[in-house]
Amino acid sequence: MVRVHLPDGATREIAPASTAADLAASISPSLAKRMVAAAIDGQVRDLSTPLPDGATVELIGRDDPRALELIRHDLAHVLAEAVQSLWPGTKTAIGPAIEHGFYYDFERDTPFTPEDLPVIEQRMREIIAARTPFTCEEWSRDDARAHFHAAGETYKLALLDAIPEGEPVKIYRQGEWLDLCRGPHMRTTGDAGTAFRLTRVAGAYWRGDSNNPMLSRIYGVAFADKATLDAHMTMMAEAEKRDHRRLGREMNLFHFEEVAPGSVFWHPKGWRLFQTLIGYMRDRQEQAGYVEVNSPDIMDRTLWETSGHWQNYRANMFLAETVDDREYALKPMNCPGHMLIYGQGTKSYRDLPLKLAEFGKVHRYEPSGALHGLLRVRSFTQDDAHIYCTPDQLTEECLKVNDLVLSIYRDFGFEDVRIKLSTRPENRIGSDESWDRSEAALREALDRAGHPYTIFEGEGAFYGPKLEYVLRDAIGRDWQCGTLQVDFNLPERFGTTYVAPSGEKLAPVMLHRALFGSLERFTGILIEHHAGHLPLWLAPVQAVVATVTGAADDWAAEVARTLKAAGLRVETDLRNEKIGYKVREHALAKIPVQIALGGREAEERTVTIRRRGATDTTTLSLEDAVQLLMSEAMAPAAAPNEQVSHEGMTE
RNA sequence: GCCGGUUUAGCUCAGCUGGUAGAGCGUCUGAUUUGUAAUCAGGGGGUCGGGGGUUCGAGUCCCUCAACCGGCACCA
Repeated sequence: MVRVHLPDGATREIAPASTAADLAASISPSLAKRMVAAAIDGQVRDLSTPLPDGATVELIGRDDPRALELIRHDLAHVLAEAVQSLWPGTKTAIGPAIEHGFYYDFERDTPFTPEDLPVIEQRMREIIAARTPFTCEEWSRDDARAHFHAAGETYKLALLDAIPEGEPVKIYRQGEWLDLCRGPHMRTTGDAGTAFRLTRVAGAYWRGDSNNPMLSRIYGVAFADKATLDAHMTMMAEAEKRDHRRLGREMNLFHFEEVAPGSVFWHPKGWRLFQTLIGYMRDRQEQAGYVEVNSPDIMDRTLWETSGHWQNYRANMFLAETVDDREYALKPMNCPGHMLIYGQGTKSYRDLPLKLAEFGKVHRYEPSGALHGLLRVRSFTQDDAHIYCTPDQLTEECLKVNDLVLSIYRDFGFEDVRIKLSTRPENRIGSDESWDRSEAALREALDRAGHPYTIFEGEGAFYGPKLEYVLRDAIGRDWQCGTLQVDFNLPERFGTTYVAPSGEKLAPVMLHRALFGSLERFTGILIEHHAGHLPLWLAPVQAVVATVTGAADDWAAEVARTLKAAGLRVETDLRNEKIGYKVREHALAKIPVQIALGGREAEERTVTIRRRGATDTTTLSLEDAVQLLMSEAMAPAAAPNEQVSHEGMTE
């Protein structure tokens, strides 16, 4: 007999070679009916898996969260069978479960179109209704190779060859159809259920490499039950409503033109928001000891050769040639310009850390397919800064930047920030030793801050490793906002030095950092985060003063004048329209505060306030209203513990 | 950049198998002076994304370029 442990601590004896399904049946037939997989020593496996002696076994029902991945993976197989039965000769590549659903990659002469999806979905539902059992078979490599060769499944052959020697070659079969697959799967195609939808067709490179052929990918979403699926579809529809591209047009914030793909035309209201963000950041940086500078947009090729951009980044640069045959480039980064500013005059160790900030607009020729509203553009404004410090100060400065960026995100309501640490890439400049030091400094700062992070090997910038601060958009896409990069290379390339206490000239270490990252992107994320309902301190128009009748026009003018004098962003609406009409319009425009003025208010010198989202109103004196709104409209205060540090003395 | 899709009025969209364009909202004009999510009436507005082709005739079919959308790749 074999002994297995159940999650409740009980131990059961079963016959040798018994499977998880046998175990379930031995407990109760009704339980056996409901179970779709088993966690054996924590690993999710098929019910048909024989149980080893001493294993801990937990049976998994279809509504267990761990079954969701199985549902999605099963559906990927069902999708592939459906496609191959509809279009014999279609080749299959890979088909995993992913967040919210699944996909399968195919190669086919005529690509899929959106019209194919309902047809495929219908066939999938037939396969599911048939409740065909999934069975797992172990094949020899030769048999598998022969089979997939005969079937013309070239991608499966490649996948087969990628399985390490010594590992079993597993085949999952559902009726006539079979697939090379690691598993696990549930009992039958019927377990996959019907709470799924095919959502889109897309191109995808084989093995994710753009040198490889492009396959046709079909995506689906899937959940354990229809209610969850419906909830997901509703959420996607809601997310679409808060898409910043749509809100930007509706709220008259910005637009794009064909003549400048990837570059923003900011409208008055959008630009006001943009400038509010810059003003906020300027204050925060000043408190943190930064000094603001400005460097040229167009600089000669030789500068970019010195910095290494010409050799490493030219494909992404806008180039400019003049009538006298000089080659210039629009700056894709501010750092080389800041190197030249640093280089003016001799710097002492007493000057360090020196923090040069610039709200510089950079231009990068991004691939056309990458452009995406404000979130991925070809010209954007960075809240950029370069911190020059001694090697001793490095970790401390990284830590300060980390604290500052997280504090700033908190002011905007972003509490859940993910941090990525990207290490040295293939294409890079500088010695391995300086890369070692840079990567170590970032790691140490993060460890000291105690913030979790994920390491991305080989994804650093060509001149140094980087931290990326990632925020998520309305429909779950991740966007890098802030960044912190350590750089030993640029100071060396530019021959930049400071005078050490010993009198020796040494190379400073340099940090590149941007906290919003791109003002454009951050604005887009903010719009989505708030669904356009920007908090009072950010709203381009904070209040609209609307009259009920023409008799209140004079009072409205006085109220507006008073609010503006108090620094509030106010518009007036004296139009000959009903108040209900005005209220509706300004509510749709997402104005935070509406102030309605009729004969009564004019008489009593009061204002009636209606808040965004509310249906009730409050009447109070103008003086009280000014006090109230002013206090609410203030930018979040900087944390008091972030003081100007010692180097403030040198100014 | 790659695969697929889309592009008709300011916005959202309709226009069957080719026979020289429509709706709602907005805009404008007039009337209405109005109390918290749409007052009524009338009038303008489009070289159907650009270019080329097929045809007696193209918004509609074909080619091409561009932008946009969804993915993939890229993202210093």
